[in-house]
Amino acid sequence: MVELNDPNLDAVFHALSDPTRREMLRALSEGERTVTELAEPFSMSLAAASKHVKALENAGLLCREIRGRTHICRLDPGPLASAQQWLAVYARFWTPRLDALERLLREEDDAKP
Amino acid sequence: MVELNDPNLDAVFHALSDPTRREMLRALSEGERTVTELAEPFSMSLAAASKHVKALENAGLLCREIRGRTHICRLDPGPLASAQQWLAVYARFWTPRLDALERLLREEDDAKP
DNA sequence: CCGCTATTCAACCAAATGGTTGACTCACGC
DNA sequence: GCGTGAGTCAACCATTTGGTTGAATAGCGG
Repeated sequence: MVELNDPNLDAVFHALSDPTRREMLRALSEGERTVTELAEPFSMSLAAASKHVKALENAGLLCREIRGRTHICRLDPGPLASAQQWLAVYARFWTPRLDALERLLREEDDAKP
Repeated sequence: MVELNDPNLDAVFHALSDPTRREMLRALSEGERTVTELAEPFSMSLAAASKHVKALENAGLLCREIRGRTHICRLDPGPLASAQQWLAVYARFWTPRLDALERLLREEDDAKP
């Protein structure tokens, strides 16, 4: 079970609260990206984009492999799953049909110790 | 379909990034609360707590009914559903079993125009 | 070795955040 | 009408955030 006060949720949700970082995640969902590639769509300095990448990394949403002088970033979905699980608790409020999700996640937890 | 660049996602995820506000949401998930009641668990001034309540309200997560001198707050799950939908796009990365969620949400959209 | 490329680091800045306190508004009950 | 309770507002403060620029580190290709 995800610890609902997980201090990491702070970092994850904060990371997600910025449209630049959300767009970076979207790019990463299509595959590996270097820092420069992640920065490219935005009209900001590379240094600024690099800070966003670091924010994503601190939240555990991104891991990087340093190969030579380029940093290859890939999505780490784990923390997104935590966020999803946190939200799942409230899913019953907008539609009872999503109770299914909660059950699904619970099964998941029961399955692997 | 939820607009994935919804500027509201900024406010929603930002609201969720604070443990005080998450705890307030948890309290609200049990039923209506006044501002004072929401503030009670925290060792901060009422004014500070009131700001957190306003942050939740700005994110659309909470709506209040002013009855006399007390403000009665209740959870508005709509924006949580938007957040959930945003996350759902990434669900396939942590487990294919959750593809079900995406389909579920899509059905939802197709159902009501 | 040299120059270019990828990236971070450090210093700086303006604006936003999260907290405080004190004054204010307004409703309730005696 | 008066005191008290619920809540907001305004001013203030320290810290964080998100951006800048310029210098530093370090790998690649000639």
